[in-house]
Amino acid sequence: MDETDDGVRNYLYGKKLQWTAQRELILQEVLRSRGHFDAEELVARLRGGSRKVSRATVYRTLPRLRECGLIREAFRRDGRWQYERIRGHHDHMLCIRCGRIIEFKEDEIERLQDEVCCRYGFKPLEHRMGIQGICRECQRTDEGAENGHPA
Amino acid sequence: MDETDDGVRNYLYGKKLQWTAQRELILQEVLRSRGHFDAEELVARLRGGSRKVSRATVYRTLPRLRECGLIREAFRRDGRWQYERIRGHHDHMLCIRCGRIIEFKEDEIERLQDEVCCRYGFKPLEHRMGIQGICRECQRTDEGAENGHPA
DNA sequence: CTCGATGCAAAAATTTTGCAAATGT
DNA sequence: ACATTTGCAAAATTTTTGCATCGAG
Repeated sequence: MDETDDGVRNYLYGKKLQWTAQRELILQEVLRSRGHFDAEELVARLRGGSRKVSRATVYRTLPRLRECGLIREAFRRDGRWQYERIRGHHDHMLCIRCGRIIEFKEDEIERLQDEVCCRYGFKPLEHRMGIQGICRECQRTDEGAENGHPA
Repeated sequence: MDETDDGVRNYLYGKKLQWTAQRELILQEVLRSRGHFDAEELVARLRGGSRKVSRATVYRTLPRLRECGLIREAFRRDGRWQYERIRGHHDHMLCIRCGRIIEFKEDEIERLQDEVCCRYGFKPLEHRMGIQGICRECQRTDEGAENGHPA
């Protein structure tokens, strides 16, 4: 389909793993995702289609997509990992009142992270930073508890 | 016992919650912890004593200790939260080979985080940053997979 | 007294796994 | 052909909950 598709195929090929219809379906569904998604969500979405993919296969495939650098575990919500495609890296703020997620990126922070790693001789592969707090809107209303999960 | 103890008592008092023998035992065990610990570990440690504390109580108490700012969820390992006492805040590097944990603190990063929050009108309460990668030792041996979990 | 806390076991919820059958290369 | 993958259901794990009883204030 696109170069991402090839990236996954190449990864699997390199590891002598197979390219199956299920993996293709999961991949397509992942590529179709706009923001964050979790395993259970994928299972549900893949239920609709003509061919179906079992829960076990989804759970077995996500780590593979992660290994090949297509997705990452972004943060944890309600006991499950929220995944997201790796495009531009960014970090998250999570509002504990309304559940809103704000994405941000601060180049200087990224740079400093690398610097610290270097100082410890640590080779960074992935990092995750999440700030929990209260978003602007919930501070205003101070009644944010009733809100749903605004985009 | 010490001012931490009082901190927890005051918090509970303010919320009209009770100070029980079990909470005291859990608190003592938490204060006795050097580094990271998880719920199951506490349950095990509290088994030994004369009075025992049920698993449910431990699971119900940890969030309370968190609310009052005594501990925080540091990172997730093997499907459970690793807690730690909040003293000086710091972040973590996790070696995916040997499991080693390196703690670090970069004031400039902390400052930038606050700055970003400010920019979004976000009121930060807690944050967590974890860098996964390969530690110096595992890079050297390149055989780190067999290692246990060095302190 | 009264309401919160505890303990137990059962329940939830998520993720993993064993195994036979199916499929990719 | 042969090793990998799938699906299913069962299992393993971690965490939560219902409910009767207990205990703090």
